[in-house]
Amino acid sequence: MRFTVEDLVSQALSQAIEDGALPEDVPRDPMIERPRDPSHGDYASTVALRLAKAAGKPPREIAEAVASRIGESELVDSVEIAGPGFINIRLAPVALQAILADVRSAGQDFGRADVGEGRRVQVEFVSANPVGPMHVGHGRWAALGDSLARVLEHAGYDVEREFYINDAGVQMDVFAKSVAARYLELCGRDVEFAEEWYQGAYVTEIAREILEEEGERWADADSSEREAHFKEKAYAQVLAHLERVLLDVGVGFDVWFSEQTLHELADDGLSSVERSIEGLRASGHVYEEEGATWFRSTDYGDDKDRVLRKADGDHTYFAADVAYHADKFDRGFDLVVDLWGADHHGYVKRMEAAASALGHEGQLAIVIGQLVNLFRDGEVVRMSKRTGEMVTFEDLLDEVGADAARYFFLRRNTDQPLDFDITLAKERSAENPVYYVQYAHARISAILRKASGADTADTSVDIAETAAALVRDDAPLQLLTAPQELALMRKLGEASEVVEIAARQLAPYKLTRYAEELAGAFHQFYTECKVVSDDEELTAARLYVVDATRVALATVLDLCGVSAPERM
RNA sequence: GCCCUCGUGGCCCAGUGGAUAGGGCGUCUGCCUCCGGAGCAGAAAGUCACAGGUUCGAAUCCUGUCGAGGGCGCCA
Repeated sequence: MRFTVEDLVSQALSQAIEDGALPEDVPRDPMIERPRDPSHGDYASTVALRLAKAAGKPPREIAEAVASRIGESELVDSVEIAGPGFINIRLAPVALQAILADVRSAGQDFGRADVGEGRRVQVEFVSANPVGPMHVGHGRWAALGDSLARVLEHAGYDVEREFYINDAGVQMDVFAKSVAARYLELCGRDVEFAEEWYQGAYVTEIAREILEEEGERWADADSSEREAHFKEKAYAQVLAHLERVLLDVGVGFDVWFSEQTLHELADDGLSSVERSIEGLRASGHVYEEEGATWFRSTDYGDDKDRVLRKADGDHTYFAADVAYHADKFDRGFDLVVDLWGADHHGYVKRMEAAASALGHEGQLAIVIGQLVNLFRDGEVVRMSKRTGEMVTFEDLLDEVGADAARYFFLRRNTDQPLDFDITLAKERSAENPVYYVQYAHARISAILRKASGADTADTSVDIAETAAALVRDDAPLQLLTAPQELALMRKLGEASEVVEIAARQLAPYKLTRYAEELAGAFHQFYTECKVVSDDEELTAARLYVVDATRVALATVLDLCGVSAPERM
């Protein structure tokens, strides 16, 4: 619909130039936008305001020149000039009714956009250290990353989800020592548990499982052998745990990428990390100083240069990250999206610098997510990793459920720290937006069940089948002219624009806002327009719009990773 | 000290350089003989932190000040 309007205005603009009403050298962009105030129409062009200077004429005169040349279209109801020179365009009811047919025939494809044009994009997120349970912050990245991936898919990208496993650092050795110490304790040995080791109760749980599986035979083994073995066992357990929790909330990864593999030597005797350093060196941005190897990231606007290889010969974490990103680009992605916690934001510049030096400027997008603060009954829930006192993502899921957790995490702009009120998320009331949206879907399902004459208590009734049998393709949509009906149709027509914006801005939270607006438009319609009535034709038409709304809500909720319940 | 992000009704937040700055919560007033009231309608409530600047037009862009959070290792 937007394209139609853009075409109409573009043609009028060209015509105006051809007729000599406007100079030849002005830009021909129709400048179409959605007015904030619905009373200003469905679309507005600001072309007259923007061309005023270049054309050397007052905006209203230009608006008149363009508006008067906008061709007749059955889809357009009115074209008006308003304010300082806006051209407001209102769609005809026919155009809105056409949206309904599109929604129903699109089904799961409702709202699809094509900004991606099939380009390959990788979204890397969560990437928690495999040394313990996920905290609630990881839950936010999980909800955000997965929905972002869904939106990008819906916007025409070819998407891959990846989890980067930080399994090469010293934290893995500390973790192994921690498990080993707990194991020895369980075997009745006297051990001193260092303060910097992992304190959480889950460490003991892992040790207990090893003890149950393998007995006490590791108690007297050589400590380095024991730790090496425990490292592998504990690592595998934690990873399996992470994967299971994530799958429980509908987040699945295509690739689990191990940092360790970047340090393994290939046939040429070089690791990926070393090869990527040489790659950077070839680009002319690497130098040696004070025994260390440096990346001159200041060439790309970083505050200072960064060490890749320390004087002791070890590589920095950053060097591994460079190798990792080089590997991503080698895999042929057109765009690489990283979701990082706010505590990593200091690394953004150097990483972007590295991507540029590797020849992939503009192909790396780093989304920084602010942290999550947990509240319960208005009080901050304090957490300490040192003492192991914390509410994990899994605890939160157990308490509030996957739908509420995902929706709450998604709802805020990532720039904003998120205050997550556990009490509120559990509440089944109007204060809780996820229920507001889901309720609309459940209400529609109830209407369809009733209209079909099905046994409303029969939970085996599939709502899509019910709708397919009930809704007439030849429903007289021209009967849908009530303000609430037109408003609902307008809202349905915005979907692909919302998907497009969410994809372009890497901002899936836009979907939750749209979902709430759509649900609101439906509730208003429901209040004013009785669907099932004695008027057979009007009932048919309203069932049509109701079912289109059902399809739309289900699709948008799916993009959010939230279920669309038929009953609540 | 330097860097990043953010300051929008009492509270929580939207707001692609455009029109009279929107929504939710809370407060107040209404609406169930009627398809699900987990809903709807209405009212009160704003110097968009402050000061300059750019622009035909600024909550939005630039500079400075104040305030909040985060980050500033040859750690991972």
